[in-house]
Amino acid sequence: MRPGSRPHGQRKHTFIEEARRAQIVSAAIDTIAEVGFANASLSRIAQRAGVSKGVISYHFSGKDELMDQVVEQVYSAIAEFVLPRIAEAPDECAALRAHVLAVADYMRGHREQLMALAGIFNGTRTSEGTSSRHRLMVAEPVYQEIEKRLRAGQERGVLRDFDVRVMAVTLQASIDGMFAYWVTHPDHDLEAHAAELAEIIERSARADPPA
Amino acid sequence: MRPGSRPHGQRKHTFIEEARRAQIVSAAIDTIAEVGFANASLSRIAQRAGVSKGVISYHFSGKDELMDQVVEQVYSAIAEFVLPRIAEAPDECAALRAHVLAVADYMRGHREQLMALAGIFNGTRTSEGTSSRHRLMVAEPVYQEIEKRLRAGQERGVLRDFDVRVMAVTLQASIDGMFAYWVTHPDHDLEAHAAELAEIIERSARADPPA
Amino acid sequence: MRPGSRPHGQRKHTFIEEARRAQIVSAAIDTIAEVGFANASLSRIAQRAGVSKGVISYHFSGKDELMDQVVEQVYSAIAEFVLPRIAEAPDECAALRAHVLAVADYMRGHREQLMALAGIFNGTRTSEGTSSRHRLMVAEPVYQEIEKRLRAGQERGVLRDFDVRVMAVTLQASIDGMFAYWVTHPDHDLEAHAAELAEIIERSARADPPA
Amino acid sequence: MRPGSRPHGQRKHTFIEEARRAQIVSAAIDTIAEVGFANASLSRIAQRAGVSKGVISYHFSGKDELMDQVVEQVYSAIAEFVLPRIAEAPDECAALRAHVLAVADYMRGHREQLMALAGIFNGTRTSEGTSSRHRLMVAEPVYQEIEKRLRAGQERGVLRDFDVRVMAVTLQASIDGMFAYWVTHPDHDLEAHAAELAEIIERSARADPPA
DNA sequence: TATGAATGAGAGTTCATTCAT
DNA sequence: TATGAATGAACTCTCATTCAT
Repeated sequence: MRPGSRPHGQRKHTFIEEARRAQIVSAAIDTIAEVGFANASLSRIAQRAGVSKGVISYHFSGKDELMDQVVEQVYSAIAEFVLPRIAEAPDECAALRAHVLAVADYMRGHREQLMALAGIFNGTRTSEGTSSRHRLMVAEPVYQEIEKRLRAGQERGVLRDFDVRVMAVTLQASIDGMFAYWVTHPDHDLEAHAAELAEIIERSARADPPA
Repeated sequence: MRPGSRPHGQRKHTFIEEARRAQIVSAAIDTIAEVGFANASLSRIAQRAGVSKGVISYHFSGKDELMDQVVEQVYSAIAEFVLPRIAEAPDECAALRAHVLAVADYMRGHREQLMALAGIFNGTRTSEGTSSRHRLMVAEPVYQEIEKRLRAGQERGVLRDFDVRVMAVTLQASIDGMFAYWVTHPDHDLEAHAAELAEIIERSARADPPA
Repeated sequence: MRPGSRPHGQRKHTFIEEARRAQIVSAAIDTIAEVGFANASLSRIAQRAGVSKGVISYHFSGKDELMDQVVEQVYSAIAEFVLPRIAEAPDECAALRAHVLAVADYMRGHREQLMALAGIFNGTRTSEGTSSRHRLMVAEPVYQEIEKRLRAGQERGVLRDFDVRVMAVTLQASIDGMFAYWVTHPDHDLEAHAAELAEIIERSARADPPA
Repeated sequence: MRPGSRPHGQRKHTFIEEARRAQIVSAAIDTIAEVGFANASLSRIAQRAGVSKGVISYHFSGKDELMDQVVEQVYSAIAEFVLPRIAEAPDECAALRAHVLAVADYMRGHREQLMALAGIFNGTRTSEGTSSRHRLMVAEPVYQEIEKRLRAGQERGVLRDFDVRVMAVTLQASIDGMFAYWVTHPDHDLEAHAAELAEIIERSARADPPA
C-alpha cells in the first residue's frame, strides 16, 4: 500500500535505517523478556528504545512485522552459533550430543533473547487459534541439518531405524523443555541437564550393538 | 472491593448454577481453542455461550477465576483418564509406555480442550514475563506418579541411573511436543507417533543389559 | 406504575412489610457509613441485611426511594431528639445554645447514621448538578422551629436585628462543619467544640446591651 | 503498570500540551457543575471538550489526576483572589470581614468552578467512607492565613479568647453554607448575605469592650 | 525522518434493574 | 413474598494505529 512512502516492503534499506530497526528490535527483545509478550506494548518498547512511538510505525508496518524481525534475528543468532558446533562432530551420534550441548551453551548466554522468543511464540496466535510453531529453540536451518544427520546416521548404521520426524520433534521438544525448566528454576544446573539430555537422546537413537 | 452477593466463594452451588458455570467453561474452552487465549475476550466467550457478558461476571469473580476453572477441569479429566492406565502397567518400563500411549489416546478425543489448556498456559505470563509452568499436558498428580515410578524403577534395577528430574521433564516435554506437532499437522498419525515416542523413552531409560 | 402488584406507592404497609423495610434501611445506613455512598451498591446493602438483592427492589421502587427512606428516618430521629431540648429553653438565646448542644449530643451517639446522611446528600446529585440541600444535620421541622425562635427573639428584643435567613443558614452550616471536623478528627473534643460554637452563635445573635 | 510514553510525570509540558490539559480541565469543571461529580464520566467530559475519550487518558494518568488538577486549579485561583484582599485589611477584625466578602465576590464570578469543587469533594470518598475534607471554599494557604490572623488578633487584644480551631472551622463552614444556599437559591442576594455573615463573624470574635 | 497528539475500538468490571420461579 | 439468575449499559483504562507538522 501507499508505495514508496514507507520503507516496509522489500526495499533496500539504508544503513541508518537498519540501525534504527536493529535498535528497536533489541528494545523489543528486552521488553518482552522483562514484562512478557502480553504486556509488551509498542509504547513500552518505544520507551525502552528511547524513541517515540511513531518511529516504530514508521520503520515497521506494524507490531506483527516487528515481532517477525525479532524472531528472525534470534533464530539467525542461534543458527550461527549452533551449526558450526554440529559440523565439528565426528559422527552422527556426536552430532546429536553436540546439538544439545551447543543449544544449552547458547541459552546460558542469551536467556533474555530466548525468553522473548518463547514469549512471542506463546503469545502470538494465528487466526486458527494456536501457534503455528511446534518448536521454539531450534531454528529452521538447524532443524534441516538435524534431520539430514539423522537420516545419514541411519544409512550408515550408526543410528537405529526410528521415524526421523518423530525423533527430530522429540529432540526439539526436549530442548525446549530444558529451557522452560531452567527459566522457571534459575538455579537449575543447565550444563548438567544438557549432559543428561544428551545421554537420553543418544541412548534413544543409537543403533543396537550387534548381538 | 469484594463484590456483592455473588456466589463466588466457597458457597454451595445450586444445580443450575453449576450448569451455567460448566456451560461457560465449555464456551471458554471452545473460544480459546479457536481464536487463542490472547483473543479470547469475555465478550467472545459470552457470545459463544449465548449469554450476556455480565453473566460471566456473575458466576465467576473475574476472568482469572474462569481460566482457573478451565485448567482445573481439563487437568482433572486428563488425570482421571491417564492414571488408571499407568496403574495397570506390570512394571516401570511399561508404565512409561502406558503414560505416553494414554496421553496420546486422550489427545485424540480432546483436541480442543488441550488446545485451550495450552493457550492458557502460553498466554498467561507472570509478572516476571514467562509462564510459571514448564509443562502442559501432564497434570500434577500424573507428574507425581511418574516421578515415583522412575525412582522405583531405578531401585528395582529396571531403569538405569539417570537424573530423575531431567528424565521427567524430558518425558513431559516430548509429550507436549507430540501434541504441538499434531496440532500443526492434523493429518499426522498420532498413534504411530506415540508408539515411536514410547520406544524412544524406553530406550533412554531402561537399564543396560548385563554384560 | 403497575398498580397493585408492588407495595411502593402510598399503600398501607403490613407489619412484616414495614419490618423488612426498616431492616433494609438500617443495613443501608451501616453500609453507607462504612464504605461511603459511592460504594454502597444494592448488592452490598442486601448482603449486610442478609437478604437477596431482589428483596430491595421488591420493597422499594429503586435505589432512590431507599435513600429517601434513609434520610427520612434519620431526620425523624434527629428531630425527635432535638426538638424537646429546644422547647425546654427558657428564652430564645438559650434555645440557640440548646440547639447546638443537643445536636452535638445526638452526633456522639449516632455517628454512623449521620455519616450515612452526609454521604447521601453529598453523593446524590440532582439532574441540575448539585445537591438540592444546603444543610445536612438539621431536619426540616427543627429548621422551622429555629427560624420561629429567631424571629420571636427579635420581636422580644432578646436578639438583634439580623437577617433571619442568613443567621439560620449560618447556624446550620456551623453545625454541619462541626460534624465534618469531628468525623475527620475522631479524637476531637466534640463537647468542647459545641460549647465554643454555642458561645459564638450567642454572641453573634444577641441584642446589644443598652448603652 | 506504568503507562507507556505518555507525558504524565514531571515532564516538561509543551505549550500545546498545556493548552489541551487546560481545555480538558475546563471541560471537567463544566461537566461536574452541570451533572454532578457522580455523573461526570470521562465520556461526558471528553464529549464536552470536543475530543475523544482517549485524549484524556493520553494527557492525564487517569480520572484521579484530572480531578486533582481541577481542585488544584480552582484552589489556586481562589487563593490568588482572596489572599491580597485579606492582606489589605488594617486589623484582624477587618481581615475576617475581608475574607468573607472576598470569597463571596469570587463566588459570584465563578459559580461553576466552585460547584465543581464542591462536587469533587463531596463525591470523592476515602476508603473509610467520608471525605477527608471538612471544608470546601477555603484553600489551604487561605486557611493558614486565617488561623494566623486569629491568633494575632487574640494576642493584640482585638479578638476575644475563643478556641482558634473552632472559630476557623466555623468561619469556613459558614462560607460553605453561604455558597450552598446561593447555589440552591440562585436569586439570593449573595452580597447582602456576605455582609450579614461578616457582621455575624465579627460579633462572635471581637473582644468585649472594656467595662 | 521523527514526533507528539489524537483516535476509536475493545478490554474487564460493576451495577441497578428485571423477571421467572 | 422472596430468590437467584440474567441483562445491558456504563464505567475506566489500554493499545495499535494514523497523521499533521
